[in-house]
Amino acid sequence: MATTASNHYSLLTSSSSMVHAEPPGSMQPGAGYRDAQTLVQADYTLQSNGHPLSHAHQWITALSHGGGGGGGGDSPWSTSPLGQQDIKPSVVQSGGRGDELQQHQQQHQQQQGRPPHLVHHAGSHHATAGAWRTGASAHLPPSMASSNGGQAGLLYSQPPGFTVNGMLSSGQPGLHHHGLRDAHDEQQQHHGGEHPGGHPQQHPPHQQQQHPGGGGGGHHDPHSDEDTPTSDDLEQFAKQFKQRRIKLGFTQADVGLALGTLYGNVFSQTTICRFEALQLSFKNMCKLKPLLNKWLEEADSSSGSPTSIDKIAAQGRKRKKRTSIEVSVKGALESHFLKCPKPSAQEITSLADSLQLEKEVVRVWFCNRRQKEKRMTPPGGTLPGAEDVYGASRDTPPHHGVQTPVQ
DNA sequence: ATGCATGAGAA
DNA sequence: TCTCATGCATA
Repeated sequence: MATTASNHYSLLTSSSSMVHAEPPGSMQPGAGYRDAQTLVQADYTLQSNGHPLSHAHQWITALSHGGGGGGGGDSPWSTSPLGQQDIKPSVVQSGGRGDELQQHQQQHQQQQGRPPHLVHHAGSHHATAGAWRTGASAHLPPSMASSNGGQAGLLYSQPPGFTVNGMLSSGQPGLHHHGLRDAHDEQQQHHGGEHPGGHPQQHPPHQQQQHPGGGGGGHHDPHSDEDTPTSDDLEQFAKQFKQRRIKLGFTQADVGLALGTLYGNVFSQTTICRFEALQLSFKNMCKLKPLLNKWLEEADSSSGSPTSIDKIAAQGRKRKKRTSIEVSVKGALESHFLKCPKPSAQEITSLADSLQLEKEVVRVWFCNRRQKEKRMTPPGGTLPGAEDVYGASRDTPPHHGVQTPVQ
């Protein structure tokens, strides 16, 4: 109830709600774009309250093409009203799909303000301890290795003139959307089954493949560049990355955009944030690391150049308004999740019905929930015991000098 | 920083 | 349909 659950999944492309013209490309970095969003959001907020405002359309249909091509820079998505679906700037997605080495959930739950009741007694699967970061021995699935190398390698070749400041080239990339995204069709072959046990990640009976050497140290060289990094490496890198990034004065969003201009893949602030927080899957971390590493090198080697950041707001996209699920409802969902992480369609339906939510919402909630369970990074910042395993004598200083105040 | 959402790919 | 990678919108 609280959420104006609207069941209009049908995409209505009625693009009549154009509240305002989009700011020209001369908006301020960050702030400007924020404002624009806010305006749009406000609109939705109204209807959220259950006002008879309009009715159905809660999708953002604000497309602005006015001058878009010119000033906007590279707009990743085409803003065609109908028929056209959003095109994502994703470039290399077909790399190592088939071989997922998902490390699995771990026993502790999230951090935030979640009730401490996290016990999944679902005997079917769910290994209790399986955080990749707490893992133990490194086992590198061949496919992954190749994937990594492959992806990184076949990352579009970048024109040799780009610099880190490429991210600032506002106005430059406006010609083509996805910049130099290479249209590689050939996908690498993936072979499934790289797991020690050779089980698919779908519903593994037990997963306990950890990575870094926790107790015994099984690491090798801290190369962490091309080789598959250990989770420990990743953790270190992420930490360092964040530090340097901040020192250099870049925000997570900046980095995301820079990667796009530089290497072809644009990433959002969210992704960078998750990377730094180690909230991605091991595989995903491995994929992003090389990119971020390069950026870091470039960035700090050419520090001093002026940086003009330009952000492009979502220029046109129809996305369902985010449903906010009430706490009480969330609690109910969680309870069910504990009992059954993978409810059947039927169950979802009835659950949705009892909770008065759309089926889709419930389904998605479960999907997201599962994902969350899979990664799990120490919320509070440190996973108690995660690092201690090494020598048990790890005194982590509460703070190092350079702790910046968030961005 | 994180919740809910979308979409491609694999089962 | 689920998983997985990612991101808009939000708290």
